[in-house]
Amino acid sequence: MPVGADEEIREQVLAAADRLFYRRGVQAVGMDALRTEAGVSLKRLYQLFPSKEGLVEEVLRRRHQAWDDLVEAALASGGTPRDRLLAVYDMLSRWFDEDDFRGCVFINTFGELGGAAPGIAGIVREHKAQFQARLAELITEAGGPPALAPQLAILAEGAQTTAAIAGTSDAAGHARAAAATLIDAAL
Amino acid sequence: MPVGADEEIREQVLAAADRLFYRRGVQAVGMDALRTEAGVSLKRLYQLFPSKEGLVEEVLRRRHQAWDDLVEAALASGGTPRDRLLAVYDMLSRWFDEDDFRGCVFINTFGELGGAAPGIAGIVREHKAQFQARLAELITEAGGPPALAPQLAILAEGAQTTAAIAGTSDAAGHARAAAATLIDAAL
DNA sequence: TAGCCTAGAGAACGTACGTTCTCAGTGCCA
DNA sequence: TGGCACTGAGAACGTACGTTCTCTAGGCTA
Repeated sequence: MPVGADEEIREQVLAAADRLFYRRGVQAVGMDALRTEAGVSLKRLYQLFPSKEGLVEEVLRRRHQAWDDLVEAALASGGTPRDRLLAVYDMLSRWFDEDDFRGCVFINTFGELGGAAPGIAGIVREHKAQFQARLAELITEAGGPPALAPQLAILAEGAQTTAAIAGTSDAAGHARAAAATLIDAAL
Repeated sequence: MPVGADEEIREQVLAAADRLFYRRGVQAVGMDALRTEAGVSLKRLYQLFPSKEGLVEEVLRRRHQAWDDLVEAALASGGTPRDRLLAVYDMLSRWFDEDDFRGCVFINTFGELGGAAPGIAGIVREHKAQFQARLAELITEAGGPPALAPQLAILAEGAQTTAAIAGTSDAAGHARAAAATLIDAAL
């Protein structure tokens, strides 16, 4: 077996799992469907991910990283702190417009499994806490009040669920406008 | 069989289903567990609800009514339109503090089944649209701008998911403060 | 009392799950 | 070349699902 093939197959499996879990939910996707989508034998699959729950956790960790990258890219855009914070909602808008958008995988997975899987609930909680903490960091740097961070975070969460359920990306614009009002009132 | 017993048993089943689905999610609750919780024979259960999906839809309709009642009670509180709108977030705070709070059953169910069950997705979409329309009604009466309604709705949605995931009721207060700022800027 | 309708309890059905095991095939080193 | 370690494909396992069916018991009408 070529060196690095394990990593490659891991990535294939994780990408397939991400795709299927996001589209259909976790429990609706069997390990067999997953092995078909990933094009990997069941044996190999279980070698790499000893349990489905572990695989779900790994998918969430991967999504956490991707989300972080998107947020950092938005916050790294030039301009005032106000502009940089609002860029987060522009990023959301672009995401909501993607064809396969179906809400926040963390919120969805928490709703489905959070009541019974403490490990997954913990990962979701951590993910949301880190996002809010990152907002707080920038707001503090800009001299804003600590209370602004949770308010902006709540707008982002609400926009994600609203856009998913409504099936439109309008919520991003509404959240952006609300965020602008809140920032202007606080900074 | 006494007259009205069907209604009574229906109510028992719906209450049990609501309890179990909310706590554990839909797919994690089998019809057998449900029949045990409701204290009803499987035959009777399927007489009243020919399929699990139908039962889920009925549970959501019941929750929609209960939510409507809570919202109307909040909006019926005295005072200015500002006070009445903010009373919604006070209602949320009391809800989040309940022991068994585990988020919004509509958001949770949409995340779990929305991708594969269009009927359920439709009920959830309708529920959220009606809430936002009700806010818009009051805002229009008060002479506020139409854009305020989706903003306040997004705050409410975000507060529900944030409170569920964080496991605290803080989000209600943050959403309330943000709503107050938005209302003051708009009215 | 005899016969019938309905009820509850739960066995049974077909399917599909997560996970493990079997087995024939393949490349590798002695 | 022969034996070994490992592979992919998928059968098999035990369980649990949603749904239907069977069976026994009991109350109603005649």
